[in-house]
Amino acid sequence: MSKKVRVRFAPSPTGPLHMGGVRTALYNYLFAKANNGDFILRIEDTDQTRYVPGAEEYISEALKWCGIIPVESPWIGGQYGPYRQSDRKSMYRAYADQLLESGHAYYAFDTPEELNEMRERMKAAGVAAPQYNAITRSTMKNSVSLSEDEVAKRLELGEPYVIRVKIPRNEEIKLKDEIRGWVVVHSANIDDKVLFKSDGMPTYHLANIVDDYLMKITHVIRGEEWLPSAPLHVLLYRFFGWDEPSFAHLPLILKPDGNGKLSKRDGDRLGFPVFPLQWKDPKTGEVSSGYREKGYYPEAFINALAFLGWNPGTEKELFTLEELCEAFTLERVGKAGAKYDADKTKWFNQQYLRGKTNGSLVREFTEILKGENIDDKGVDLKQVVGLMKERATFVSDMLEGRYLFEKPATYDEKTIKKKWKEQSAEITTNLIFELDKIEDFTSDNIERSFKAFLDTKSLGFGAVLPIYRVFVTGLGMGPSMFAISALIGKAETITRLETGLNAMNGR
RNA sequence: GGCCCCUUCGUCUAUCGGUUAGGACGUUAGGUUUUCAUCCUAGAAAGAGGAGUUCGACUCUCCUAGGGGCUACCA
Repeated sequence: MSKKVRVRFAPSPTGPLHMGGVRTALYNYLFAKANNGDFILRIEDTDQTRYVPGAEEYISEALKWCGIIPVESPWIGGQYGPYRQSDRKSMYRAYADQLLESGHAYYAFDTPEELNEMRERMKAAGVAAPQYNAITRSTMKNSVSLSEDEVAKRLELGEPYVIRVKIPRNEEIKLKDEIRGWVVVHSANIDDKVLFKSDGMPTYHLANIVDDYLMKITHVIRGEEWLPSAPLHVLLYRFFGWDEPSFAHLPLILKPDGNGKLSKRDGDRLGFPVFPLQWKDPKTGEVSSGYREKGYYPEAFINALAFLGWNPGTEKELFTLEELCEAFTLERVGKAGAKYDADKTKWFNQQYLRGKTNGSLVREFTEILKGENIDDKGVDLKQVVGLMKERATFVSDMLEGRYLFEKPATYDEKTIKKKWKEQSAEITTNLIFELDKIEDFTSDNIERSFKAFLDTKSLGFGAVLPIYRVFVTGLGMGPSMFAISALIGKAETITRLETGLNAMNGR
């Protein structure tokens, strides 16, 4: 029997988790579920200077909203904890030492200024991408170039140092990516990355390998931006003598317009959120919108995200999280970056909204009314929601029907201009008279009387209904006027028509 | 610049050598509707370019072009 599948999502708390990150988390989660495995959450906060307060909570809440629930995390715990790298700080040094001893790593004492000088020097000499590597390390201050005594002395004096990997000079490094197939990189193109920083923390490169090993991660599923450093990670596994996990590098989510990966700025620029939840930057106070606050359903968001780079190979498009868990395979993840289409996410939301029961829509709508300080005046919300449902993408769109609770404050100018004719006043007066005669003021009865009225007067719909609508709702469009009238009742309907008539008298 | 990855309708994608290249979003037209939305019907819309391999390439290989990522004591 093969090992139990264990995957991790490992964001760093440098700000709100953006939708690309959510998709990575989602694919990890789906892969775990599809393979009876574990999905774990690990916080990668090895860079203390980039720590943003609130980011961890944001990550946790965002995943929760999406239904992407880890079985182990900093908050849940687990047998492979701690799950925050800053809490694991003491564990990494031993591994760096192990590499030092086996000769796969070395001390480096170069100051940032010296590093810069080296890079400038190399550039001046025509090297486009200066590297700290097998060639340049002999010219730098490190335990490869310096004598043993010198190194010992510097260490003794407490001189700041980092520990770097010693990348072999001439070697082909092959790795098999589950999505891309074999990727081959020559070691000459990899530099001697810092593994252990002078502040006593490991870099991502060391920490992620050590943690994945210790946490028994079997599949590393992450964004394509990690592909260039994957060979380095493979080398590290070899140096430690550990079995490497499977790798899968996901294609990126690109900007809808132009090119480049979707970034924080794009959302506000293009009018859609890039974050699952709203985020307020603790430093600048700047607010970035979130899908949740915009009224998207998490199932719509997740469904849309899942289809950005993956498809089931069938024509089915609407998938619940559970269905995604069953259908998901890495084989069906595409290789190319996907431009984000905000319209399609809206469409998904509309689909899910329609699937909701009127009862649950009423609950949501009630909240929105409360937020807008609108009194429903005892109008049957179930009917309201039923009436507005087909024309809404978000529950908040149903606010269009606020005229069901409130008299219109203004009349749609375009409708008045186009439809208010000389005879309109008389027609409307007659209409009021007809409506008043209806005993049982139901939608069907109103419709019947209305049509009979048109017949006897030889009038078309267009001569009567638009004015009827604009006086009652203030708008030039909307659902059935008969249903609307029945909902607000005979008295209110007639009052509004009279008010409209009076308003037109004055002009 | 260097290294790596990628390339089918405007967008997301199906196709795993032989298809009228299919679907969805969007879009256009028509129908339904008092109107708008919904809904229904129909339409426009794609294999970056060039070489090969093959009886046959969207599919395999190479080159070119274009796009993307990486290139920190950041992840």
